[in-house]
Amino acid sequence: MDKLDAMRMFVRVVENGSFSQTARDVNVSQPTISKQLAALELRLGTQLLARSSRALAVTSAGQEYYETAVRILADIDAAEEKIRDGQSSPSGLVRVTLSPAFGTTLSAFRSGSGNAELSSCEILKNRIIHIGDVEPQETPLAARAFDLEH
Amino acid sequence: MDKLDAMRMFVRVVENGSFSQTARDVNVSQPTISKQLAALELRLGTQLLARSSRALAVTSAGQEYYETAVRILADIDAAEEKIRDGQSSPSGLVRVTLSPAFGTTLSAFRSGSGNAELSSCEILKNRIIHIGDVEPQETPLAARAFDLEH
DNA sequence: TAAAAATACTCCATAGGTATTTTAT
DNA sequence: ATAAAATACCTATGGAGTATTTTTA
Repeated sequence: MDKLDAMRMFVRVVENGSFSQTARDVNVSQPTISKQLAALELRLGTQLLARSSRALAVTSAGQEYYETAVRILADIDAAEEKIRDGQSSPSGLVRVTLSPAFGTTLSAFRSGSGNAELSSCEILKNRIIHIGDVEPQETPLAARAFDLEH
Repeated sequence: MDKLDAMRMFVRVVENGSFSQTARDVNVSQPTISKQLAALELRLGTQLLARSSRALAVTSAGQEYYETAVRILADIDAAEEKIRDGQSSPSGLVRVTLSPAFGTTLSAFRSGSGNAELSSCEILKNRIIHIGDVEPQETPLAARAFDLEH
């Protein structure tokens, strides 16, 4: 099992609230999702999801894992993307992954704590964040975006 | 290829300065290291190591990837360790986070006001759970409810 | 020539698919 | 009756091993 792929699957399952829907999204079969998730839970020794044939619920451990998974995946993606085109200084549109459970619409305004010059930030329904006037910074933007939550 | 395992291998290779030595460390064959690293570089589209039969040199991209890899692996290990030990111990205030996607109806009744303790709580629809005098907690109620079933 | 990385090949474990069953609405 | 998750079973890809070759201090 590829652990990162499993994490990605889990994140989508939580956001969709469905194995079948996720299977369609990712173009794999439903049993694949079933087995990957079961294997992930086995590996962690913890149940992440409470299943029934009609509904899914995220356990407390699952909720916690979901949050760290989102953060870590964003971190990895940012890092590898940077390596791939040998670039730095992200600006403009940044994609983030955000659970609908955390609020579909969120507006945060900030007047630069630290060195970041984040002036305004919106998370829209389509999960695209728009950042105006971002200074080049060391921290991956995706991670930074999540800092705004609290 | 398991991407996380590949990252771990890469980190050890950088630290050892040798494929063979790493192979001995991790108890795998030397060709395994060779192939995993080659696959990782292919995936990233970047050369991470400059090889010769006698010495290894880390490229600048490799150095950068090494640093992020160390950070990310530590992050993941900490997160998963926490989950494994079941340290998602509920404490503090009750905060209900319920995804609309799950479509569960939840109603909670509080006996007191402000930070008062939850005296009773029901989750309606297919499951009725009754909680009397629960400890203050941070865990999402939906998850909690399923936990209580067993 | 000695030690390390790459290559060639072989094998098997496992990830994924299809078909089916179970369960709940 | 419908839709979703689990299970059974099968197949094939690719990951790991052994053996060998190539390369350079």
